[in-house]
Amino acid sequence: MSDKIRRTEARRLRGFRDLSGEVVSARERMIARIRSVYERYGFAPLETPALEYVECLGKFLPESDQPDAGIFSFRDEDEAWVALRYDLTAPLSRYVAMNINELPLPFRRYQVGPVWRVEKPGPGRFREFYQFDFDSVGTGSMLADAEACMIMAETLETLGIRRGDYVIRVNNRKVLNGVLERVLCGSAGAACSEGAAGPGGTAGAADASLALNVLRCIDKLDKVGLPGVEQLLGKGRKDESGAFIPGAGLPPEQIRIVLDYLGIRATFRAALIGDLAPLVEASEVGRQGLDELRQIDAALSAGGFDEDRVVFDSTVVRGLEYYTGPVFEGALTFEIKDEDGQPRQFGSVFGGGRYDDLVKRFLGREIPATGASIGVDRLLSALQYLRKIESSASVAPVLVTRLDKSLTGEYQKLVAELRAAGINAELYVGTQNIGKQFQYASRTGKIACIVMGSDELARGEVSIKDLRLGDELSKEVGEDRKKWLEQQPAQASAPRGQMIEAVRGVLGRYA
RNA sequence: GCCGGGGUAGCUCAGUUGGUUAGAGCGUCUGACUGUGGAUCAGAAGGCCGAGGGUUCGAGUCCCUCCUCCGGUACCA
Repeated sequence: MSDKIRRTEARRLRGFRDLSGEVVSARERMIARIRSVYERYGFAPLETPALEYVECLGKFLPESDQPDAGIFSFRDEDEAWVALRYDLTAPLSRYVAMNINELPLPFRRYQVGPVWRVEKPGPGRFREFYQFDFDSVGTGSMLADAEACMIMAETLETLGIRRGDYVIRVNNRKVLNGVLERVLCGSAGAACSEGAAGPGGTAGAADASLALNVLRCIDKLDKVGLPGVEQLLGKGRKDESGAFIPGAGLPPEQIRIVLDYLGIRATFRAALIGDLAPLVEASEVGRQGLDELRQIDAALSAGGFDEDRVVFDSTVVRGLEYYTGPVFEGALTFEIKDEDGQPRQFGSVFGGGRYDDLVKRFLGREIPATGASIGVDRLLSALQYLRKIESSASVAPVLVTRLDKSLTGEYQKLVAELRAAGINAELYVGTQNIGKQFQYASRTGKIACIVMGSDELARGEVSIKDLRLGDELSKEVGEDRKKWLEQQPAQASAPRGQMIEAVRGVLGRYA
């Protein structure tokens, strides 16, 4: 009955993952490629802690002592609220604020690492996931924003995603604010003067929340379509599950403004700017926003980044919190079929924008900044789908078997020789017989096995088995096992002195 | 967070109106084959039937609560 004692149940937190060696090395290769692009543009690495004081992350609810839901937090031994970072931008702002006097501006850094959010996990959505950011802090120049778009495009292409299979979409929050001004000025009871509305304006809290609400609706265009947005801006909308989502309650003429705005599409960046002008030119921020887009367009064009890579898109919103100017996202445009044959899109894998106010929270003065963040995990699954990242099965392609355990000393010499020649090699340290050792080699993705029994030793040779060839050939063996064993077509002998070349020969077949 | 649908062996699933000891395929392991991966054959292991409570003489099956996975929706830095 001692078996019945309560054992600890092995369980894992929801939304968290265990990653196999294969996935980890694929991710590392991907990160290395991304890093090479960031460094090509002169960004240098930075590392910050996983934990931050909650207020540095900007996550206190108004009037509340409790951290915002949505982040992992706890009180430390001094009763201070501490939380796991939920992105890499807030820690960067904190770092810049702490080191502003020593940092050469513009400060350009990249950072990769896990971030944590308490969200509902779904397919491709986790509570712990990797982001890989680059940012330029301390310049308000649109050159930095244009460059961010270029880097995003170049990164995706470096990862093997073809031009046309992705697109970088750019918008400007100032343009959106220009539109919002018009919408809010017309809203019921809002006394409105020039430039007064929208986030950052002097309008009341009610207007600010309404503005946010409108942005939220716009953000859902992808999902619900134009008619859906219209409903959401107005009375509300019933989705297919029957749930009713209350709307923003705008009157029809205000909704019209938003819909007109969303209807503006143009292939060419310059054309879109021209089409937007009549809608927002009455607004100061709106004009500013368009001017910024003009500068970005100029920089992109001069850099050779045309509309086949970077487009302007007035429907891009990118979250709600802290963006103050240009916003951009990189999306994969091709469709895939999932396991059930349903078409699916990877969608946005890269996102960013300008956040001129983030450092201000610490210093009181404005340090403009812009940057972007790549969703490492989602992009990795896209690359795996495209087979742009090889999941190499084994870190070491060669297994030195131990046919005769009494020869272990000799086997150790063989592996050492292989390693000295720069070939990753594993010595079988298990206890099972040779058949199991081959199985082990096969299952751990080895390419070649070295066999040296007393026969080979006497002849001064080693046998080298090509596992993949053997795998192929074994399909045709049928039931004549004896013959198969005698011939061993996938195996060859080499003088011991020539083992390295022989192994290289086998590995070369699959390089 | 809210609405809906699931959870039975490692995986995919079956399990009668509530009724003896819960099954299959695949996979795993062992052996035939102690110097060779596959195939074949023989055998074995593997289940708190998601968890807890309730109804009942009796629950994998019915009821409640929780956990968890899937779909939708909300939120998303």
